[in-house]
Amino acid sequence: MSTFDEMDAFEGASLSARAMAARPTPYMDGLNAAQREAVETLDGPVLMLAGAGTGKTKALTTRIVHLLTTNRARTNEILAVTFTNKAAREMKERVGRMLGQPAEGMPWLGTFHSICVKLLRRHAELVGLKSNFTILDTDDQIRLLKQLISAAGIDDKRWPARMLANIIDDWKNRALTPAKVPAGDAAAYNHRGTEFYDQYQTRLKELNAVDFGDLLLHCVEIFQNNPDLLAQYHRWFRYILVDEYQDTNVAQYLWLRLLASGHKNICCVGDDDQSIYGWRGAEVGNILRFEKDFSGAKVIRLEQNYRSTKHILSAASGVIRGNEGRLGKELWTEAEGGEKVRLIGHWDGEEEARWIGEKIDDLKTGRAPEAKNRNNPRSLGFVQEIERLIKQGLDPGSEDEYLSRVFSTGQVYSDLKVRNAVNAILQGNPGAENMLKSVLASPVDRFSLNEVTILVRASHQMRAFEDRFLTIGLPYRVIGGPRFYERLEIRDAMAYFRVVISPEDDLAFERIVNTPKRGLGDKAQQTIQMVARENGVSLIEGARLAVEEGLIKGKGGAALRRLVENIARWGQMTRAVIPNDGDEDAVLEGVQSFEEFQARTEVSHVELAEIILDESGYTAMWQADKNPDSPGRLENLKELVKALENFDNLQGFLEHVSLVMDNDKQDAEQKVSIMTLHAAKGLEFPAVFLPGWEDGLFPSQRSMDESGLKGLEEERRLAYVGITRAEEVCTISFAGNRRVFGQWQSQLPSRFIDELPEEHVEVLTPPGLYGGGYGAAAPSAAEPPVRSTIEERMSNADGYNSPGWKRMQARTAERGYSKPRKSDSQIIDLTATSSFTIGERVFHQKFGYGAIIGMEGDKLEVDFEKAGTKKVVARFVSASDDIPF
DNA sequence: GGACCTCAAGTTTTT
DNA sequence: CTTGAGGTCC
Repeated sequence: MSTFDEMDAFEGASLSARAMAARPTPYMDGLNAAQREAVETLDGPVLMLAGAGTGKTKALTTRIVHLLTTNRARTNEILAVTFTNKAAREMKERVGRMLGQPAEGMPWLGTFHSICVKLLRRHAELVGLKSNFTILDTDDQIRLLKQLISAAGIDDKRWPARMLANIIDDWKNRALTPAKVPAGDAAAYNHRGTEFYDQYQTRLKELNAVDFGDLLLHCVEIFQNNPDLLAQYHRWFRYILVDEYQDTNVAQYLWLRLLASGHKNICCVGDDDQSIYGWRGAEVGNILRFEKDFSGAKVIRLEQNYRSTKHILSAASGVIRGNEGRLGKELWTEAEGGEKVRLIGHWDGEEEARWIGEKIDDLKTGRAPEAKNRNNPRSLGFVQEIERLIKQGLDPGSEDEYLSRVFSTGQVYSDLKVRNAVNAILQGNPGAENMLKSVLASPVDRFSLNEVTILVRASHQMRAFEDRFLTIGLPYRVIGGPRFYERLEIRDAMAYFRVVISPEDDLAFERIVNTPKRGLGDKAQQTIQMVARENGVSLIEGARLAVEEGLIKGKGGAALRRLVENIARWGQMTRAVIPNDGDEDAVLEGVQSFEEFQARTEVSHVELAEIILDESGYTAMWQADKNPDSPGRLENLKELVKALENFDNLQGFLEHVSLVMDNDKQDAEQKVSIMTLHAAKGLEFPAVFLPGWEDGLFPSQRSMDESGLKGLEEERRLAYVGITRAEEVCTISFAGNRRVFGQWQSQLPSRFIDELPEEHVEVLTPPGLYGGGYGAAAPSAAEPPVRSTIEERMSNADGYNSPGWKRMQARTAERGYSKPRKSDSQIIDLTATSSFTIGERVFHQKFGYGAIIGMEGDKLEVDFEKAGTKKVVARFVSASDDIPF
C-alpha cells in the first residue's frame, strides 16, 4: 500500500500558503552577503561552511522560510535533519516564529533517528519487521548481547559484552551489515565478532526490535533494495537540509546521498573545525569530500562572527591553524576592543578551582575589572537589532518573537526592567521605546552567573569545582550526565509499559519480572526461559505455562501468576483505550460486567500508567526504600506520568521517551554551569573558563595513544570549540599537579597553550599565592625547594617574557607535537624526597600542622593536629618553620 | 535476598 | 582514590 496519499492527506500543510497571506515578513533583513547567498542558492548541492558564531542557524532557518514563502516547496516537501532534539526543536521554533505561526506543519524536520523511525514504521515489512517494532537502548542491547555471549560459553569477563556492543555499533556507524564486515575486522572480539553480530541481528528480528544504529541502516537497506520507493521519496523530499554535517557517520552519509540522488537539492551546513565526534563514528571526511561527492556543489563560507571579541577569535584561530587538511576559514568580527584571552597556571587542581571560584564571585559582584565596561559584540548587535525593530514599528502580534529575542540574548538583559519595557512597548505605551533604549544603553557592570561557564575535557574534572563551589556557596549546575530515560526507575517503568503494550517484548519482561522482588530468582527465571523456548513462545507466555504446569511453586509461583494476569488485564485496558481502527464496538466486546466495562472504558492512558505502577508494586517498592535518593526517584516517576498527558497513548509515548525526551528542566535560578567541552558545542557564554589545559589531560593521552595525529587534531578542534564559546572573557588555566586516580602527578602545560598567539594572550598570576602578590615573587632564602620552581613555572612576573616561560616554550618546540611527553623534562623535580625525619613537625596546605609518625617511600604518615592521621605525599608537606605565612 | 567484600578500572556521548 | 560490578557468605 502506498503511503504517499496518506502522507499528503494528513501531513500536507497549507502553512506556506498561509505564510504568504500573512504580512510580508522581512525575513531577509539583517543577513550579511554570505548568509543571503546561502539562503538564496536553492538549487543543487550547497555546502554552507559556517564557523562558530557566524549565524548558521539563522541562515538555515531563513532558507527554510525562503523555500516556503517563494512556494518552492511546501512544508512537507522539505527534509531537514539535525543530530539532537534540541537543535530540531530550536529550528522548528525559529521557523515558526519567522512565519508568524507555529511550524507544526514541518513533519520532516527532526533528528536523523526520529525521521528514520517514521520511515521505518511505514516500511518495516521490507526489512522483516513489524511496524510496531521496539527501539532498544544501549542497556537492552548489552543485556541481549550478554545472553548470546553466555549461551556461547564465553567468559564475559575477558570479553565483556560492552566491548562487543561498541564493536557492533562501530560497524553500524560504518554501514556494515554482518556480511559486509571487512576481513581486516575479523579479529574483533576474539575472532567471533562477526559471528555474534550476525546472531544479534537475528535475535533483534525475532524480538521485532531495532537498536539506534539499525534505524539508519534499515532505512539505507530499504532505499537500496527498493528503487521505486526511493524514487517516490525523491519526488517527495524536494529539498534537503542537514545541520552539523561534520558529525555525520558513514551510514548517515549514505542515507543522505540516497535521498539526495534524485534532485540533488541538498544543503549541508557544518564546520570541519568543530568535528569532535570522530570517536563515535563521525567522519570529518564527509564534509571534506563534499565537493567531490556532490558534483557542481557550491561552497559558501560564513566567516563573519557575531559572538566573540577579536582577541578570542585570534586565539582560537591560532590554535586551529595547527591542524592539517582543513577546508580553511578565518573568522573575523567588526567588534572592536575586548579583553585578551587570560592564561594562568596554578599549583594544583584544587588551587585552580579555588581561584576560578573567586574569579566568578568577582565577576558576579562586579569587583572584577573585566566586569566594568563590558564589551559584548553580540549584545551590541542585539541593541542595534532592537533599535531597528523599534524603528520599523513593533507588531503587536510579535510579543513572543520579541521577548524570545530579548531573553535568548543572554541574561544581562533578562531582568525585569527589560521585560517591563518590552511589554510597555507592545501595549503601545508612549515613551516605552525610550525606556527600553535607556535600559539597553545603561552600562552593565557585572556578570550574571548564567553568563559564566566552566568547560572541562573530562567529567572527573568537575568534581574539584563542585567541591569548591559547595564550600563557598556558589550556585552551579552540571550540564550533561545521565539522561532522564536512562535512569533506573524510568527504565523500569518503561519496561512495564512495554510489556503491557507488546507482550512479546522479552527484554522488557526480563527486566520487570522480579522488580519489585517477587521471589523469582535465577532458577525460576531459567524455568521460564526453558518453557518459553520449548514451546516457541514469548517469555510472558512461557511464564504463564510454567505457572499453569506447576513448575514454579510457592510464593514465587503465586506472585508470577498475579503478574502475568495483571499484564494481561492492563493490556486489555490499553486496547480499550485505543480502539482498533476506531471501532468503538471493539471496546465493548466481551464485556461481562459493569466493573469490566468501567475498567475498559474509563481509564485514560495516564491513569493506566499509574495503575500499572501502583498495582505492580513498583511505586511501593521505592516508597519502602530508605535510600536518600528514592524520593527523587518517585519524583521522576511522577514526572514520567505527567509527561504522558501530552500523548494520545502509551505507544507514542514510549517512542518519545527513548528517542526524544531530554532532561533539561529549566530552572530560573542563576547558576554557573559546568560541563564538558563536548556538551558545550553550539552554546555561547560571555565568560568562559577552560581549566585543565595540561598535556595528557587535554589533549587527552588516550586520544593520542589510540588515534595518533588524528586524535590530536580532534583534541585541537575541541580546544577551538572551547575558546570560541566565549563572547567576552576567556580564561585558560592549567595546574602543575593533579591527583590522578589518587596518585599525585606532576603536569605539564598543554601543547595547545604554546599554540596560543602571544599577542592575544595575557598571562595572569594568582594573587596572594606562595607569599607573593602580583609579580612579587622575590624568593626568600628560607623558601622550600618547591617554591622557587613553581614561580618559574608560573612565569610569575611578566608572563611570556619570563625565563621560565621561555624555557618552557623552547622545550615544547624541541619536542614537536606528535611525540608524547612522558616524564621527560620535568620542570619541577617533584620526586626529590625530602630529608624528613620521624617526629618532625610539618605543614600541609590542606591539613595544617602535624607531626610525622611514619615514612614509606615518598609517602609520609602524619598525625595532623586538626585533620587526624593521614598519609600524604612528602612533597606536599614542608618543614613547619619554613612556611611563609 | 541482602549485606558485605574484593577487584578492576578509570574520555568525550546522541539517538 | 573512588566507583561499580560481581562474587561470597549468611
